[in-house]
Amino acid sequence: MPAETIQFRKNSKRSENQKVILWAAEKVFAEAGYAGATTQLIADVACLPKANVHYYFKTKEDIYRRVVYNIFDIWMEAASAFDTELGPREALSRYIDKKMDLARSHPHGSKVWATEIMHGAPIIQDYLEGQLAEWSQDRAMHIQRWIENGEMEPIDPAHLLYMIWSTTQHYADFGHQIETLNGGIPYSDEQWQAAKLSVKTIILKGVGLSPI
Amino acid sequence: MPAETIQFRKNSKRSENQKVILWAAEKVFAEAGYAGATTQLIADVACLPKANVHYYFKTKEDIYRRVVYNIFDIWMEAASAFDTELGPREALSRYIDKKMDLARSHPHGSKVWATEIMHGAPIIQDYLEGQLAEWSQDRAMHIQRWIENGEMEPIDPAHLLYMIWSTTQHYADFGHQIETLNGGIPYSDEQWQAAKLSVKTIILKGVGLSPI
DNA sequence: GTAGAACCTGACCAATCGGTCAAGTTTTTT
DNA sequence: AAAAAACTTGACCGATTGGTCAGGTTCTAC
Repeated sequence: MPAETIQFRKNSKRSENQKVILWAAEKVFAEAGYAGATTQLIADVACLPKANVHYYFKTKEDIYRRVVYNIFDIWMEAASAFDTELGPREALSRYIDKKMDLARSHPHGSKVWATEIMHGAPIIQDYLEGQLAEWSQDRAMHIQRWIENGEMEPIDPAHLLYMIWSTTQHYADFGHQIETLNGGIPYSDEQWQAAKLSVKTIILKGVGLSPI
Repeated sequence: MPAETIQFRKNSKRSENQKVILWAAEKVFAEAGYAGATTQLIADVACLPKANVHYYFKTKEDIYRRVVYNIFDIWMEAASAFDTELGPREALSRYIDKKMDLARSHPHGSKVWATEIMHGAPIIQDYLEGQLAEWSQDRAMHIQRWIENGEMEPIDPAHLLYMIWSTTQHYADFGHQIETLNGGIPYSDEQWQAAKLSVKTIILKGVGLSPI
């Protein structure tokens, strides 16, 4: 058997178990909060003995760190969809689309992020002050330029970004409330499409751009 | 000494201690989550021995219930600011104002609410299905009427309400992130005014109403 | 085949938590 | 004044939790 295959198998076992644990942990942290999430419950959801979870991750905090870093990375990658080269309409439209897609595909991660921030960002503070602040300042600068060029209404770019973040993430973080007000039925594909369109329409129109 | 004064004193002691405990609990629940909030910490913040906290409230869950009911009541009372008699511009404008004011004055309550919903509304589910659903349907009906009368752009009323909720509550729930992106400095009165104006401007314009 | 590395896990432990209680003190009532 | 009701609190307890560990099994390398 070639060495690469062996190497692959070895890594596969390790990384696959870690992946399952992190997936389970994201779900448990989202539904129970950091303190409410027990390593036993994470193990149960991952279908592993608790001791095995601690074989791959030294502490509960280590697992939490990985989960938070993971969702931050996903969001920062999505943030690149805000491509200022495309002009305001396309840049904002695509960014909102991407964020809405993430709200649907990663609702647990979104909730973990929300609690992390609400608890004062004990883990992710450095990244807020670094990467996120830089990204925000860069995009705010471009929005300001669009405004000066008369391509958009004059609004404070920061509040536009907050509105995009809050509105899109709301569909994940408050998904339970939305489902309840939807008669207890989860959104269908069509309803998600309608939600995306509604959000884009109101925000784009709100800053003086023609909706899609 | 008149009986009324005595009665007043008796009640005052009881209700004053309860008030301090609930105030402390709201803060601790917001910052640590339900499981992370210890009765000892609530007691410390309230400057009372732990046993005294349990003298006024049987269980931690009882305290939590009271805190959640309290913020729900405050929000439902604010919801009456959405007065459909006033027409779309004034009704939406006043409601957004009121919600922004609450985000500033009750940031802890807003966070407790957010986690309650994210954890599946174990306490408040009945109220979501009852009072909140009724209120939402009533306001959605009026918005629909405004649209049919040509007073507003045709948008799904539910998504408009979600946008108002998410955007306003974001300034409480993600206040830490906003403060970080503001250079670590809490919003001044002027910045809060500017935030209110930005939110109102984008949303009102977004649904085809002339901003304030 | 066999040595060693990696993986697995039941049993266990110290620490912490929600909640109790008995023994007080203070306040109200008569 | 003295009984009764309300309030206060240090000490305590059973239950749960994050984390450990020894003794095992399985996999890899040569």
